[in-house]
Amino acid sequence: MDLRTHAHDGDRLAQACREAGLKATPQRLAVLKALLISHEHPGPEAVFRQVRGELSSISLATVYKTLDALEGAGLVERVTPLSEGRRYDANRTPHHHLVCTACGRIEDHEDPTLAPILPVDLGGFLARAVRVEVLGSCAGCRRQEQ
Amino acid sequence: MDLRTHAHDGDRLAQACREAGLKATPQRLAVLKALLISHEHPGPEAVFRQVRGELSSISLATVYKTLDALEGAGLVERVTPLSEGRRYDANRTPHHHLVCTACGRIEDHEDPTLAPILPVDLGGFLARAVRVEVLGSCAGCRRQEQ
DNA sequence: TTCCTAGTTGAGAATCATTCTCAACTGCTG
DNA sequence: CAGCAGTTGAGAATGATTCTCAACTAGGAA
Repeated sequence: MDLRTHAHDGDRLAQACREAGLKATPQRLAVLKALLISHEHPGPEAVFRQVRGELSSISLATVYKTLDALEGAGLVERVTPLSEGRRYDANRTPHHHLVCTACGRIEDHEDPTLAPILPVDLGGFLARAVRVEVLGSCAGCRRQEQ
Repeated sequence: MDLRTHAHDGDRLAQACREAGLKATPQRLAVLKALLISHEHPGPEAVFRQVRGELSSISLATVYKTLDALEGAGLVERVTPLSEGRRYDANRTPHHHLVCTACGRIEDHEDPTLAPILPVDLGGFLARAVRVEVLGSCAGCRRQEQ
């Protein structure tokens, strides 16, 4: 079910929550609806301001918890990457990163076939650089998983 | 000059700093050397611990300032993306993001030709998902720049 | 329908990373 | 080798995120 292709009536959203094992509280429905309506990729603060319109008593902490819950349920996705905090790299050659979602290790991955010709115009947007993050399991973690 | 292909002697690193318009202080050389030696994509805290070995008096604030300076000079790169803070997205169809480095706006960009066949084995690393961020200027900001 | 319980909420405190402030210090240009 | 602009260190300040816990409520069971 792609929630975005339907009217955002409460029943449908509530059903999506329940199927994901979450109680369908008004706070959750409001946060989910705000994210479905917006095309701005809002952050927690922006969601909070938006949702306050219809649920003036909601707290910012609830928005954080709700976003975590919806993300955990796969109803919503973070735009920013999984790896926590800043990480630096002195390798200035073009390369991509393999991020292990189990242990957090970041490996460099050089693959010239992925390197596009830049800058390039993508329908009005002038692309200057491409950042690729490959999420998965590193060799060490795969061994442990077995 | 690719710093990584040479011995990390102080003179060479100092020269790189000066060419970038930065004074070659022992703190900067130590931070730069730590990043060049490490393959762990360390964060500020990890760099701090490493550098303390040879410069026990260095402060964490200096590490932050130094990382910013080195990044600004292009000697070092952040692994994590430019967009600040968390941003969420309820668009669950596979798509990439166009991040405008001028205004911070994030546009969705659907391009099925970029979607690789996943999961795939990349030399031991099991890739499950790919996250692509295209950095550049959005149409609005390009108009303003002219 | 009503009851019960596990899950959820709200408010404020707590935490943690990052930035700021400013006086003291030091590369480096002349 | 003198002077200054840039840099450092320590601690305070900021700001985002998480924690804590008592009160509340959705939704399954009776």
